[in-house]
Amino acid sequence: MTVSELPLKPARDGRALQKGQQTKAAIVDAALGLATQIGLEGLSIGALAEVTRMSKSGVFAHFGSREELQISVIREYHSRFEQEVFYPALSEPRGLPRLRAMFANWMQRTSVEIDSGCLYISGAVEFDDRAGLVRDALASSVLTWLAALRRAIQNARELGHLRAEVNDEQVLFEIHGLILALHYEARFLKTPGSIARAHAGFDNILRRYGSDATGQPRTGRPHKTPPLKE
Amino acid sequence: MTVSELPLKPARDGRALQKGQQTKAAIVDAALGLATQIGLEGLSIGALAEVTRMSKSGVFAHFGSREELQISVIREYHSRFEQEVFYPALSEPRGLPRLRAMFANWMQRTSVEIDSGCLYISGAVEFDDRAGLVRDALASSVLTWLAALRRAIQNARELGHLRAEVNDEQVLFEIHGLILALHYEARFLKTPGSIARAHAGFDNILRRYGSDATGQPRTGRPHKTPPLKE
DNA sequence: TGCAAAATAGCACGGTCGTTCTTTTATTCC
DNA sequence: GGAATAAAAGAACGACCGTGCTATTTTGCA
Repeated sequence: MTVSELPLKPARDGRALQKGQQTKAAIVDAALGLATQIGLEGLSIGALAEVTRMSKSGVFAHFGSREELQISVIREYHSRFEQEVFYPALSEPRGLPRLRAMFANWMQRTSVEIDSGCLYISGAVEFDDRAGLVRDALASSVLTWLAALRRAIQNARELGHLRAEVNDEQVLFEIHGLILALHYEARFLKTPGSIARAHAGFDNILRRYGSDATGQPRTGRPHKTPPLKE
Repeated sequence: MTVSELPLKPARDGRALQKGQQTKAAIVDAALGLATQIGLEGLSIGALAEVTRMSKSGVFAHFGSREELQISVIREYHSRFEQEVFYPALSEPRGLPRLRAMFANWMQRTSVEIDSGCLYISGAVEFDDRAGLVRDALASSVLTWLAALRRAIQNARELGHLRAEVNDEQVLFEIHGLILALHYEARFLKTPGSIARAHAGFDNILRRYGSDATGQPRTGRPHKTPPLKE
């Protein structure tokens, strides 16, 4: 019943269907573009049909309900987020380097989303007091990412890159706050210098929780996280 | 033309109008309740009429447009925010005590808004890429508050309660992040312990930027900000 | 108490929404 | 190529939206 069970090869009678999945992917792609800008609630099938140059019913038939469309968009966003933020960081060694990479990638994506919008933030506001499958999909995606980040913090602590008495949840909370403040101040208030401030905030966290005074336990890097463009 | 210019005494011909303003205030009050829950965009005149047990046109006539209704709601929210968060802090001495009070009051209000919702946060997401009077009213309200907080930080620094080399904007950014993370994690994700984590984050900021090691320059208080219930 | 003006109600409009049903077109496999 | 099936279009639905217009009621002052 859900979108995820795509019979890639055989339909009920052994037929291979491809055109459908192809245009469906195109619809989801366009829907993701709309949803990040105007929100999941603002995403309408009519507007989506116009963008994809299809009929409303043609778009609708791929999902069966608006709710399923929204969930599909969330799944697509989640997949891209993983691809862009999480997986590349896995090539860094466990501990602080990987934690640094995860934050750097997250910052990089959030910086782009100053213009395009972030579904995890807008979705949280839209569905924070509304129960249902959309909210569940959204919360589960966010929690997955936060759990990954929490594991990275924990690893860094256990490897001695962060002080032993560090509270993983507290570090996670403060890092999350930096990203949220960046999004709020840069996207809504258009405060200049927000990106640098989020970076500085992360450095401050490492300085405070790091196992030496500079927060750079083994390498002698300058205290600006280097691999980021900004 | 705007709502703020209420002729308290005389109308054009010397008449004193009261009933209108009275019910208008009741409408705005109900609208604020709706808007904090479902957002300014979700606020509809029909639903508002139902709640106030009036006709749609009866409600509408008080504002002349939906936009003016939304702006009135923002003004009311701003007024209550000031009354609850800002003004009481002015009775504290300038510098760190006042800054502490401002954050404590802000935390107190945000803690309540875990259930009711925060217009400054939901509004920012809804209007972050939409121009217009509503966005302007929202941004100006938020900027007013952030400016007040910035002045408090500056005062604390100039009075020697914070280190001389402290960057006011950076402190403001990090405090803002704590509030945003609290709202996100407690209201959307329902993460337990978020309130304590925001408090701890503030203590950490004071410890880092404070003029002595404990971040409590003159008094010997325990490092949990005391006047808050939680 | 009566009269003017303000406050509210009633009704209708054009529009968009998500969804359903039916029909047409496009695709896939024999 | 033709038959079977998937994909897309078309049209209509009930519901809600903001807003304008015209009555009706309520209010406030003489």
